Amino acid sequence: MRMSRLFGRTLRQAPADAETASHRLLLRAGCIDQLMAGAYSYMPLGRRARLKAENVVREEMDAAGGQEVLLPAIQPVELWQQSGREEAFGPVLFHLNDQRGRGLVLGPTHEEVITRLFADHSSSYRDLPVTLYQIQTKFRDEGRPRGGLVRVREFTMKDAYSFDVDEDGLTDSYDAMFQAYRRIFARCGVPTVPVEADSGAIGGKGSQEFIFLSEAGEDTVALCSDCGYAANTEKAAFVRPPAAPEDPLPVEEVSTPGTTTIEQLATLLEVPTSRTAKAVFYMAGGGSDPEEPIFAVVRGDLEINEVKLSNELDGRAVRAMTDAEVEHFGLVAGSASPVGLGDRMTVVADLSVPDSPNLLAGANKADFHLRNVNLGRDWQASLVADIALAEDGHRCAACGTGVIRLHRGIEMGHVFRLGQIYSEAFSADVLGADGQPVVPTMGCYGIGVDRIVAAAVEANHDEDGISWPVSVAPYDVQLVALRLDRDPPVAEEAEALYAELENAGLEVLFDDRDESPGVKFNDADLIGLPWRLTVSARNQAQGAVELRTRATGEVEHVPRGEVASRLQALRAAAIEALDPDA
RNA sequence: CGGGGAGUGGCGCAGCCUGGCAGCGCACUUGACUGGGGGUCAAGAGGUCGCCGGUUCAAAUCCGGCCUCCCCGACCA
Repeated sequence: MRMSRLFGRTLRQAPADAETASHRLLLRAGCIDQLMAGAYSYMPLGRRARLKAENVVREEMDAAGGQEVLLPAIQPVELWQQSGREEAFGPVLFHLNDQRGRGLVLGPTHEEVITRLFADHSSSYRDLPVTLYQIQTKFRDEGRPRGGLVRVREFTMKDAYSFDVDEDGLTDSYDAMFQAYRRIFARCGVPTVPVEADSGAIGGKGSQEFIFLSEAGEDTVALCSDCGYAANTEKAAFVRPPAAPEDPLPVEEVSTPGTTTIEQLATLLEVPTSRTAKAVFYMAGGGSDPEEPIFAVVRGDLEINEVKLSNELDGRAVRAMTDAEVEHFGLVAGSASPVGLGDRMTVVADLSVPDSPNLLAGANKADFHLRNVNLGRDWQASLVADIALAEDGHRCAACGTGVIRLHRGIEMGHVFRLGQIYSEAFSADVLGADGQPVVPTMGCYGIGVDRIVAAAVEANHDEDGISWPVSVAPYDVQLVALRLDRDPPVAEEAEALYAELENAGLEVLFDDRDESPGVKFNDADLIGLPWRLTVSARNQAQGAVELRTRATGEVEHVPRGEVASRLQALRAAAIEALDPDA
């Protein structure tokens, strides 16, 4: 490609809206353009990078035995009612009507469609196992798109779905996908760590996320310093800091005027927050059932983890009570107490509570609290469970010795053991070897392709610009000819080299513009192709071409006749360096 | 949805407080010089000042409403 003809211009200054490195650099390099919140156009350079990422995904899916399909983005809403997920997705689901008034949705993911497709075309256990995948556009009306390509409303996703006759089969399919994911992200130059994850609205039993650690991310993961335990904080287990054992003391009312927060309470009465009980009120519901009030209790030094809480409540969605509801249920915010609540509502206590004697709790009347409150003696919990949020510095529950550190990260991929949720909902059973119907066990495996592009930049850039991994670089090499409009021999050589490199199978971006050397070099650094070749009178005098490696800044002078072979060798080595199994 | 910030040529910004010709840098066009790390000079093109309404002789500027975008949080397969 000749740069003089390339659509899209580089920007010296990034738009003020862009904050993360990948967003800024992709805009500056002319790779993407924002149309509205959460919707980006890919310009030629960006589109090539994404296509490269897509092809890496495709190669690994195929190598892992996947078969590619293409599925409709518009889908009948009935399909989503049948699985119960119209409700689960809620406002995130894009709805529309066709001209006959039929309700349609824009697919945010494709479990429903794929399961129906599978059911229509499979009838025997002999058809299994099978893993189908698609790489295509999905739509989610995200409340808050952010971070450039990190969270958008229209995005490209690879989704794979496996169908097996039993759990062992699923394990094999799942492991194959897990290994493929490891290879995909490594090959794309995006370091990831697999973490245990919550399965969320997609359902299922057990899932892992591939997280790229980055401050630009929106997920928080807990990593153990010692044992390798890694989990999303939505899920992360941890050892609660132990409380000193004490015999239960008599309950004692204490005046605490104007005190409504744990911090105020701890300060006023000069006790550590770990000697207090924190009460938080929720409404649990969703679906057609009426919402139910939930009284959650956690030790004052910890926070409620709403995802864990929701899971303990059979996956029902939880939301904070409104002030009106708090009043309606006779609770006193700031001095709420599980004592005296009886069985008026479901009380869920965190594991930290039974092990911590003589806690300071609310008195359920303003300006008063109770000392020496003990679970079991003074109040009862409907459920005692892990509903607390792991925090930096907590001890690891897996090894008992390591310390948990929290990191931000971008969720690059998510692999789920789905089970039979969808195969049952869509009657996707096949006939087993014994002549009896078998309900296939499913797995599903997603990758955000746009996120690969963003993360590849996030992980591979410097102050001058992008430094693309060869696997996703829009082109292999930027051929820079200096003063070619004034220097016919240079122009001639550059043209010849351009043709020669392309013939050798290299992808070349030829900077044939009449620009000053400074402009060309800076643009080359910004666009960030793995290698830069400079043809100039100076190099010509030596019979050589200057070859610079973007990532390292290393420069070598290659004899004119050896340029193509040298680049091919470097390219092969770079590809191999990214292969985790090479 | 809660909190905060911002909308003025393609990008970055000033002007607004105190109403009176819409400006600057970069980018763009033409020409000349120059040119191995965003060069110089000259001449140009390009803007319903987010939208609607109000106040006023006069609104980018003051007042009201709305829209959009960004950030933090909530939500998020």
